[in-house]
Amino acid sequence: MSNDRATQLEDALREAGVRITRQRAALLAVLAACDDHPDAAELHRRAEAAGAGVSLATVYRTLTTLQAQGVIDKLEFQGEPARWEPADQQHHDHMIDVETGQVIEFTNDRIERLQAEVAAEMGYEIVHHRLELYVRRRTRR
Amino acid sequence: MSNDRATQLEDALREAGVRITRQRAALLAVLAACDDHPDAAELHRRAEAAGAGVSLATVYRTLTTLQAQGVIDKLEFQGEPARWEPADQQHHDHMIDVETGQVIEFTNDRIERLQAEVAAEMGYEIVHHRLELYVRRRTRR
DNA sequence: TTCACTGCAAACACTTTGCAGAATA
DNA sequence: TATTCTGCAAAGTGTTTGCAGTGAA
Repeated sequence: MSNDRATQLEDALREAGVRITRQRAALLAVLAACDDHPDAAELHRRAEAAGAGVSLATVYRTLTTLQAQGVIDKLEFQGEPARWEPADQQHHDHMIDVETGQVIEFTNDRIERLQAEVAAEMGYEIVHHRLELYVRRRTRR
Repeated sequence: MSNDRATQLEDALREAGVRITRQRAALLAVLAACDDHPDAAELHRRAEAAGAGVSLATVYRTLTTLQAQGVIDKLEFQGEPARWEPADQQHHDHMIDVETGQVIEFTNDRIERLQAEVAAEMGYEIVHHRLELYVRRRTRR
């Protein structure tokens, strides 16, 4: 029988020359359990809560490493500390509810296409982009 | 004869209860002369170069004040210190050439409209948004 | 048995702030 | 004259790093 998802990921990382230490395994577990977009301090808190014993410096170093391996993506919203999300999903952009701080993911192919067109028209190709809608719940009129 | 643009702006600020000090006048002049997107340190440098004698702390405080007055906008690109631009222009988004760091402004009504639609579909209205295309000059194939 | 990784604490980059004196309106 | 503003230096926040020791492979 084959490995589970987490083990597969660890194997892949090992193959890339990344050592799976106790701390990294703990952080991978914390990240896998996320359905939100935590920052480094929050990930550190969750790892501690799970009894992991990881220093904050290691959290930062691990996040950088995992990003370099394409395992997670870094989100930098306005003035906040950087947040992180698993990278294995399909591309999407973010809406941030300015009242609650909640982050909602969305995609829109037409917007994506238009972005590429705009860039192309000016002689550029897009390396990556960032689209954030800072929104408020609509009030009935 | 009417005041020039700069003086009009100063009057408007004064009316809003903002005192026009030597330092603020100097910074307003530096900002008016900008056709790029400088950060606080760069604005400080330019003010110094103009012989203004302004402390960096005052540059930061002034930028905050001018932003609150709607005179300038704050731009926060990836990992860089915040940059600033005059707010009196029409809305636009930014392309950042990842090779040169150059910032190019652009607008696209269709993208704007689609953003509003996406938000509306999910029951939100947009407070503000941020669209940045990190691009590279197109190589001929 | 290597060599990547870790914790610690110090350093870092950018920005904000408390205070006492200076300057605007 | 009443505040608002300024400079200075110190503090703050989020993040990175040097070093000596630890542990994965």
